[in-house]
Amino acid sequence: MIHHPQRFVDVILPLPLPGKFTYSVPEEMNGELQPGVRVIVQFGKKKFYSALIHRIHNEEPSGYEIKSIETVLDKQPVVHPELFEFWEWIASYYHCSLGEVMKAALPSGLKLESETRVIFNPEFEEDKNDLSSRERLILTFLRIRKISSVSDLNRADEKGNAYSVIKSLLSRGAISVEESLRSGYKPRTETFVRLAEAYSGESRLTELVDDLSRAPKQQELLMRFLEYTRFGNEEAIPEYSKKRLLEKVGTTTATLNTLIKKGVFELAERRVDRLSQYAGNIREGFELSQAQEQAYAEIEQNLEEKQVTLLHGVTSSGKTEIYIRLIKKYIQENKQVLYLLPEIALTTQIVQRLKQVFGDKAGIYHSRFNDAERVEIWNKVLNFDPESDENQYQVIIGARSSVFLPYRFPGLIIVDEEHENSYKQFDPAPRYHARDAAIVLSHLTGARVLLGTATPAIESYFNALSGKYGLVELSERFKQIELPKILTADLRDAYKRKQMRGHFTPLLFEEIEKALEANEQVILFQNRRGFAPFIECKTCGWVPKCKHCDVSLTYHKHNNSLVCHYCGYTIHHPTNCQACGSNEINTKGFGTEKIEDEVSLIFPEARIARMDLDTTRARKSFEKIIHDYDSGKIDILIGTQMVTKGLDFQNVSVVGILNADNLLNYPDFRAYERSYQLMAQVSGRAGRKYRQGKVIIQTSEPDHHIIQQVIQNDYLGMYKGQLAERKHFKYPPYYRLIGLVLKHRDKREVERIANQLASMLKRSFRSRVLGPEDPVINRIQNWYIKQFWLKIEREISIVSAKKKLQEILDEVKTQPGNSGVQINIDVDPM
DNA sequence: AGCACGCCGACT
DNA sequence: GTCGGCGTGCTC
Repeated sequence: MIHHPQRFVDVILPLPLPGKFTYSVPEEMNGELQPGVRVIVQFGKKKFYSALIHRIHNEEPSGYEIKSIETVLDKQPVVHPELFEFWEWIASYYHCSLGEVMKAALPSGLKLESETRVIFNPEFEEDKNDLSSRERLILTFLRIRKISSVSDLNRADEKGNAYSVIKSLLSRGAISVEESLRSGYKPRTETFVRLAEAYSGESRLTELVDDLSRAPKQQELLMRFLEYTRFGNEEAIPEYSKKRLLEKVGTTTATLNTLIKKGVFELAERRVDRLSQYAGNIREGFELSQAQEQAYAEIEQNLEEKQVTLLHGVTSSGKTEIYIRLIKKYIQENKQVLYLLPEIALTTQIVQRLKQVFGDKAGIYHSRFNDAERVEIWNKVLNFDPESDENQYQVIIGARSSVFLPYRFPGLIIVDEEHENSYKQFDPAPRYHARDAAIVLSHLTGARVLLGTATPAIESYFNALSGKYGLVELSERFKQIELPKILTADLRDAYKRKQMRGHFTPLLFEEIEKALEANEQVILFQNRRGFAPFIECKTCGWVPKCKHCDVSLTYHKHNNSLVCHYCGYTIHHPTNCQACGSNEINTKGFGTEKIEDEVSLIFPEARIARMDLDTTRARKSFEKIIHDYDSGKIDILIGTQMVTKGLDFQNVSVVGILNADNLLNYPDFRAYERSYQLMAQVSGRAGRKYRQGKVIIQTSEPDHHIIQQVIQNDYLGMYKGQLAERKHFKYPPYYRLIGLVLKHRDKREVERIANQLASMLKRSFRSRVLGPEDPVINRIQNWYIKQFWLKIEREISIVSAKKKLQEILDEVKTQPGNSGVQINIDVDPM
């Protein structure tokens, strides 16, 4: 084979910069490179980044001095080149750089930006005269610091660029570099205990046990070991985890070590897969109901005919069983399957369920996993080989960012709870929607997409009804569970008649009481955390506000503090009004904490738990609350929208929505759609086998059409009503929406620049421009904010519209005096 | 994004 | 006279 010279590479840098950068290939790397391989390059005077090779070529660029690649990090690509097409789509559709997509796609373990860490090797024996003065200087610096960034070393170096020094120290083994994952990442190992060869026979062991009669600790350890390894039994296992053995027996390492010294036990290091710790028994065999069977058959047919299929199945209709059956089918066809879930639902029962069914074939990809684990998953997905059964993932259960994993043979992507807005990424670009990205990925790879939900997003249902997506309806609940009976409780009326007990109407109160008496469980939903959204001086009306944001501070009773939910700014609850000195300060409105407080007073016998951002911040707390509730240790669960996400409880007879008005009155064109989804989803948590659940919606507008539609389970009615509104007010799905957000530290400046931008935008986009306007919160962390909306007809080329928009933004940004402004583009904002 | 370069104000 | 503020422009 003729060796084509590899002279130049275009690389993607993990930076928000447009375009690619070209580097030259040193002679010794010629032939080693492939697209998708990571290399370390210098960019600018100081910084080193790990970049990704996008293209290899021989076209020498002109007009600038070219730098060359420093190091090659991989032998094999970490990203297969076909994936770049997907990245390019994300970058162009969501208006960001390829580097930003790279940042979102790669687990940080593979990114190692310029935070390249250099580590001192304590075992290195310095040969006095072998090192140059620069090398000695750097090594001394590292000996003290143990670990350091490249930029710190550059600062320590006399020439200000330590790279060559680092390289030579590295080759001598004096230091290691953490980013080259090969050296930094260690597979996890565990120590196992097993019997030494000499003692493997039964008679020898009996003798030993007798010998140990004067060493009861050792004897016990040995006996317990034999018990746990089922010695002599057919299912005997040869070894047992050291850690677990010691834990269970309650003895120290010393006892074990004595037995090892006596030659009874041996230790063995085993590499354990961090990720297969969940692997339980593979549970097979469940039957689909007739309705499920039919839905399954329809889905199969739709998947053959259409790229995307929407499964609209009421809550508790048993969608998971259908997914499992489908996943099995794709596994048999040697394809990979991605099962997308909203982030929060990944910690619920559903994941364990899937893990039980698919065992080691399934991996979970999740932001709470650490880097090493994520890199491991990345590699397992990348190395999936349909011909092999070993050490690889065929099914990925993951949140938003798992659309970026390097699937080679994707067959099916399931987007569960497809209406969930947490599929849309907000803050760092790319501001992508995982559902929409998944659909594009499927077009590029030939995979199919199944969207599933009880309350489809208007856009998705629109696409289904128009024939663009396949549609499968599943309107029957699983087993004998009936849809809950939904009742309203008139808040205005109850307040007028002075019948309220705290925030409970008589109806909700009675239903909770009945449920508790019958030993059934209750869920209370209030979409606000904290005790009270604000406090107010009774005399002068003063309301404490955040120092950095334009919001009132939320009162949290448990630590008597006022907290800003946008920036975290916290102060003590004042004893006096800071404006007039009065000591009468009232709390206003209510959040989950207050409900918890009231419930504990009104139902002192009930065991209660609260589930919101404040109670679930710790690692496993979400799981713990769910587990406690599921196992009946809790009677009443109070929560924010968290309680709506993918939870599946057996004994809930009452669901209370404490205030539906909060939801309905939110100023956003999706407020009604969201209210419907939220109420329908919480309601869906109610219902038990053989007995109908009840939902009580407290509202001051019981006749509100959205509430009526929730009561009648009239998704279609909600859909039609909202669709008409969307058409009339020029919103999706009829129009494309692009949001622009301007931020500046100076209020005047952001206004000035926003006005300037407005006139430029209107020149091109005319009446399609809405704004500038103040967002609901117009200052966050001392950034003043203005926003625009662009409503663009579906028929207009989105590509040229975005190009024009980019031109305008570039012009505004480069105008003198405008450098302090930050402009974010949000395509298809939620 | 970072970082260097460069042009203006208040200091040893 | 210089130190350092941040506004501007460039990075293969």
